[in-house]
Amino acid sequence: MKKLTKVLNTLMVEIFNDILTIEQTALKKGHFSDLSVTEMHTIEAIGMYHPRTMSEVALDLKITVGTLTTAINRLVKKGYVERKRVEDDRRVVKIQLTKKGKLAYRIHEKFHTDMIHAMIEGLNVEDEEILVKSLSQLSNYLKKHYHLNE
Amino acid sequence: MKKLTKVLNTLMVEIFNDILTIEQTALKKGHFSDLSVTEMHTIEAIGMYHPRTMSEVALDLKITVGTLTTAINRLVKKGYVERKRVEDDRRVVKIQLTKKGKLAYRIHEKFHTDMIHAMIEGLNVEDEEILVKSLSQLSNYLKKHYHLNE
DNA sequence: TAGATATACTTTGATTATCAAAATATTTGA
DNA sequence: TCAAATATTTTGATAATCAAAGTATATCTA
Repeated sequence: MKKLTKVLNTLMVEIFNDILTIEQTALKKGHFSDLSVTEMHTIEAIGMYHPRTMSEVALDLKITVGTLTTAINRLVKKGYVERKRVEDDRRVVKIQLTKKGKLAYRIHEKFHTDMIHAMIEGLNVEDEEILVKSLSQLSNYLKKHYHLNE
Repeated sequence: MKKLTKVLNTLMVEIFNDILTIEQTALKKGHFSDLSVTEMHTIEAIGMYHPRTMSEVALDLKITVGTLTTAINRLVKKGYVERKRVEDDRRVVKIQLTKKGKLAYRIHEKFHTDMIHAMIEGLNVEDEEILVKSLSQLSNYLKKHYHLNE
């Protein structure tokens, strides 16, 4: 393997694993020690502003609605999420974050922005463009080669 | 949130999720449809060349040895891994990849190098350096701020 | 407009991944 | 020699996941 490829691969794998580990331990130690990474991502997918249906959120998370049902059961019990039936169409359930859920969302958001700030610290504008370009190329490659467009 | 931060954050999250999804579906569709992502990572951690102990591999994967035992049971049953007792110290079990395991390892390795090649396609040497620099900064930040050094 | 079909969600039953703690086998040290 | 330490496996529990079956409601068609 070419040296640069090896360096970049190692970096990407490390970053990947570190982020997973950090999300776990940061949650365990922090204010929301009763949330798993999966639960945090569910909260992220529900989002801050509009109530969303079970189907929408399950699609975003790429899990079945059945799986989401059990996840939401737990998040409701823990006080992060609220469920309500839609009166216009009583088959539909909308879920939204409680105050506590929104707080968790914001803290997780900050975790993300802190990371990005660290990544771009000391880069000038041209450097930033190159970073965006290379990551875009990777993202496009992944979507093209693996037909990930929804 | 600053625009650049938002763009980079979105890119990173997308790449993160896409890679997870791709690993899953690529495995399912490919030659090794009986391997989960977790199992593939276990194969990766065992490595191509030297037999390794249960404790070593569990440490690398950041899982308990008990969890690894059940994972290895399945991989042995499926023919990817071999176990052997060490004669000098009969408490120790060394695990190594079978021929089939090594083939899986190489295919997964190629998946990684293909991705990296896509990421750096069209970049010149200075661009590459900036990419390495920014990813290194991110990696260092993660390790420093979260005490991840083993 | 009644009955069939479709839709949105929940429940059920099964599997995988995980941990902590107990159990087993072996080695080392006093 | 036997107590303590080490390496692994087993056990019992929980979370995350899916497919398929079940429930409630809405829509379409004859």
